[in-house]
Amino acid sequence: MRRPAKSPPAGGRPAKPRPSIAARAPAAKPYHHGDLRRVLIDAAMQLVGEGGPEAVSVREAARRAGVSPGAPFRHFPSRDALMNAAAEEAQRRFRAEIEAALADAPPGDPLGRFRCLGIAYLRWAMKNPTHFEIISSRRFFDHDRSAGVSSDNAELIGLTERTLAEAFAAGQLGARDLKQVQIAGRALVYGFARMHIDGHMPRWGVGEAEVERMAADVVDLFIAGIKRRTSQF
Amino acid sequence: MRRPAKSPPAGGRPAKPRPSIAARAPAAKPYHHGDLRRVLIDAAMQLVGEGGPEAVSVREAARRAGVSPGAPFRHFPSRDALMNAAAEEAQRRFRAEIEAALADAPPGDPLGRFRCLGIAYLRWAMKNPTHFEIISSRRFFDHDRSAGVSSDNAELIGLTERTLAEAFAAGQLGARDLKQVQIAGRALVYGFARMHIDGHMPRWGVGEAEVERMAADVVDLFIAGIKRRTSQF
DNA sequence: ACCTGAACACCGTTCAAGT
DNA sequence: ACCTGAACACCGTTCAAGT
Repeated sequence: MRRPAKSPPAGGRPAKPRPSIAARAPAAKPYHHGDLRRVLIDAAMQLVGEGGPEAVSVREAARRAGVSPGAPFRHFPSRDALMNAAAEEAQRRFRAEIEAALADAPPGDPLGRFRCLGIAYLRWAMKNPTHFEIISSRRFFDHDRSAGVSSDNAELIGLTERTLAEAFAAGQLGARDLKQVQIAGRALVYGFARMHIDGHMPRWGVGEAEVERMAADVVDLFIAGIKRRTSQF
Repeated sequence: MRRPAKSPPAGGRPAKPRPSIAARAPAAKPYHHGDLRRVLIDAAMQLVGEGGPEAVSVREAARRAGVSPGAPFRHFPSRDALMNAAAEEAQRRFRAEIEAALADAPPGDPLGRFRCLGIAYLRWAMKNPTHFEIISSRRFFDHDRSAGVSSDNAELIGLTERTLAEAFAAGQLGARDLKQVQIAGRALVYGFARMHIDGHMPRWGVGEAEVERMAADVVDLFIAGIKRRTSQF
């Protein structure tokens, strides 16, 4: 970390026990430390979870893996590359959860499934704020250079696109421009998630206990706004 | 900066000319370098503009001000405090622009003014992405500890609140829960602005040329969604 | 093939000493 | 009262040398 204010002046950590190498090593690769690549990614994810993306340092990840400061560079050409790998992992988990949520959704009601997508998105983002942050904010890695992140992400974009198109085809939408609706919907959930992560909610009078319900309400408000109205009262 | 990849290995900058001290100094304070506090804030704002919030370093700001690395700490207790001062400056400018935009808005149409607020918000955020980022994302400074930022911000929150309440009183709204509408509206513009800043727009098929129009369309879609409907076709 | 450990150029921050 | 300049503990990254 660059700001030592957070950690007390006493820099000396407890003696790092060498990871027991011989014990259960399912992979076939020959190595010294276990699958260091994997261990470094896990350490990075942990650091992200503890202090956000910018709390990730290659040296600290190396320390936690029990290797020297230079060792990670045998597996990742730069800090950004390590970040990228962590982001891919987070994106994979995100996608898995969204798709699982959609599997439970009513099959006959595309707009209802669209709603589920929004709710699942918000739920994951708010439960995993720091992981959400690495996959959202470029700056921590180059989204467009990472094939893994891009493909998982494109998959989710396609999913919402198709769901919305089905809702339109089923005559559930009042709005005409699907692209606008899609971007507005995404802006809404992304903005809500980020407001939560960025600590805006208190100043909008939304307490921690309320936030999940508010998330659902806001999605419902949006859905109501794009729905085709059948009557006026 | 922590990642030297961006700057070539040759670290030596050109000789920093001492700022001409004697020349026009309108302030009354006695000093050595001009109003160093002010100069440091300007340097920080410039750095934010060039490379985003995390490109701000106290040492670089000191360098640009022509002072030694320790000098800034006479004016700011920490990097975060300098960041805070830059954020206050950005927030002030933001508020000024929003209020100016509102002054030009139609006085008799509260919902129209609400729309103007959204448009002005997005316009400023997209024209000043990095400045928008420092005032948005805590992590770079503690929003709730800065009286200046908070008051400017609370002012803007109050403004939208009143505008929305007027729209409701004028019977322009279909939605009932004003708090929900307000938060949804904020999430929408915040999310759109951040999608732009965070580089999401290309993967949603929105090109740089389209983005301003899309911003307006998305706001209009939202407004249409919360508006009271008078007829059904 | 993978890891160590020293090195380099950067940080933020502190503090005695200078003006 | 304000600034300098050296110092300290951190970074990311490189690279010879070890196993």
